[in-house]
Amino acid sequence: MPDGQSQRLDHAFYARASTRVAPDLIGCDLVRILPDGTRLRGTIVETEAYLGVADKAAHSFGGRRTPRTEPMYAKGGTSYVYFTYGMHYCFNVVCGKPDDPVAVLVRALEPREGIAKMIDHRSTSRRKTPLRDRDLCSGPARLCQALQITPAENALDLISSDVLWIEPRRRSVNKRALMVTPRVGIQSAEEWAPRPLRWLLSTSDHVSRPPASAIATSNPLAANAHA
DNA sequence: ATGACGATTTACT
DNA sequence: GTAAATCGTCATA
Repeated sequence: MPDGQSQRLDHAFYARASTRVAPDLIGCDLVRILPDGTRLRGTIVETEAYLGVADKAAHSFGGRRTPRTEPMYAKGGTSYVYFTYGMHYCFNVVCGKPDDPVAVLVRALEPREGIAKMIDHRSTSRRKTPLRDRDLCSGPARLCQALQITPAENALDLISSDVLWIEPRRRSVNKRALMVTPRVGIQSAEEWAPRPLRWLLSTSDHVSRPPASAIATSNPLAANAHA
């Protein structure tokens, strides 16, 4: 361990159903150590559960086992980083037992530490408007870019890695603020598309897509906007 | 070998 | 709201 003081989630935490792990990850801190030693930290505010061979939205649907999906068949607590849309990476935590290819996609963080570095990683030459904190990690590919999570971080053991791990909640999560919705971007998954497998902290303005109800409760004017 | 398709983000109308 | 960017993966042949 790079830091004797820091606790981290252990194998028992990850070795459960992804539907249990996903909500329990809300409020936990994802920690990333850069090659230069800089520590980046963000609190998880949005996750999605993928249920494995039966789940039409999962990469492991039907038991697909290829070089890409191989990490999903490892033990709980293994990272699974995949490349998509020709330009983005997304970060998952493998759950359950070995050979049960279930995982949780981490979709958004609230930045806590190393924000200057995150801004640097997320900046591009042709960006017009300045980046706000809420633009840094509010999406699965955004947070990978901000934390520099790449294929080099694929198939890592988050229980023993010196560069990537997750720490338990420092504060409890308000149960009423923890919402569940259908998953994002899986329209072709047919009957699996509407299933409530996305968890998010509705009080956070760092999620990828704020729920309508959260908009309504956080902005009293929204309720009258259409009148 | 080939073609269709993304667990997304960004800029623009 | 819509569309472009951009390429590895997977199924089919």
